[in-house]
Amino acid sequence: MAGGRVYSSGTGGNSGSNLSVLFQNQKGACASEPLDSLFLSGSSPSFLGSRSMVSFADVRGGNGSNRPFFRTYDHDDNGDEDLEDYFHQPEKKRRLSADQVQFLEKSFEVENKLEPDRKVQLAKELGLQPRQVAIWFQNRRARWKTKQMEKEYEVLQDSYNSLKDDYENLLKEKDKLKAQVVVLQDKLLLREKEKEISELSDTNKLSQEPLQKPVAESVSEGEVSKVSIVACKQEDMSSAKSDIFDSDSPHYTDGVHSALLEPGDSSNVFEPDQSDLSQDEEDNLNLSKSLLPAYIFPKLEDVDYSDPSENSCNFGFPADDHAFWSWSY
DNA sequence: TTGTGTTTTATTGCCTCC
DNA sequence: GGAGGCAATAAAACACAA
Repeated sequence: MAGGRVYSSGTGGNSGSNLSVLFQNQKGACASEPLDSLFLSGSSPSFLGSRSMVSFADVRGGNGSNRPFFRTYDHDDNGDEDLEDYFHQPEKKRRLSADQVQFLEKSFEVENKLEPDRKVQLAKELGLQPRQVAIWFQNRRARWKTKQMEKEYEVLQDSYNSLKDDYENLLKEKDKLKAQVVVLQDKLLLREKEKEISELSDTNKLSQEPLQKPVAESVSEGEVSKVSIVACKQEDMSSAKSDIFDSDSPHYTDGVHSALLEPGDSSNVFEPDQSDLSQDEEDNLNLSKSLLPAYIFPKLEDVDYSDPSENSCNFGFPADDHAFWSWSY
């Protein structure tokens, strides 16, 4: 006999006959199904007798440091032949019967920790060794913990996905707002230059003095074209073109200006093309205008362009003042 | 039947608590 | 120092497709 241990029929001593009623063959039964019948007071089922046997196979003392010191035997596995084999083979792992597992599951649901008294009691009722019960609880706790972690992982995963979606939406929103900022900044710049120019124009008109220094001192070279163009925009564009640019002038053929003055493209340059703005952008623009100081977004009607004798494209300069224009370009 | 993946039972070693 | 818990792991039992 393996390990010199004596197989015992268990400690409970109850006949298993009642178990055939309480526990029909439940192999494969769902462990979570109600098992109230297992806990009927005063009739604690014993898993001894006809269904289970316990083997004590450990010669070396059952302190857990060696091979298992007991085995269960389930008659489901076939009658006497198997029993005979079982007694003669070295100890093999035997799975607990479905009944035993269900009983343990129910007990686990009540309390997943095992006090010594309870362990002994369960072992008695199931015909198992206390250590076997303890091991089952230990493994069961491990499985439970794994399941908990899986659940928590799912929750975290959902949370992460939700946050990720929010983040991506915010990024899109941010890009959209950035684009709007760029558009608004461009408009703002144009407005500022426009205002500067009109102020200078007024000043020059009042002083009637020849311009010693071009306006350009306060306007960078790259901006001049814009500035002049913006100013021109306030007038009729066709007249602006004819007034400012002599078709014979070399400046007129400047590619940039030619392009800028293309009738079809003029709207892109001189004025924000409202048709290019989404409704949101238009709303934003209007909002910005209402929030920003008046000097940044002067209302067109507030700016006096009414002097018909004044060609704003000239800024009060003689149209043939090539000194200015040659500087400009 | 067999190979393979999964589940269950059990061991081992380490740690904590009393 | 012993008891008990846990993580890691071994190994048997089981499920299942080919």
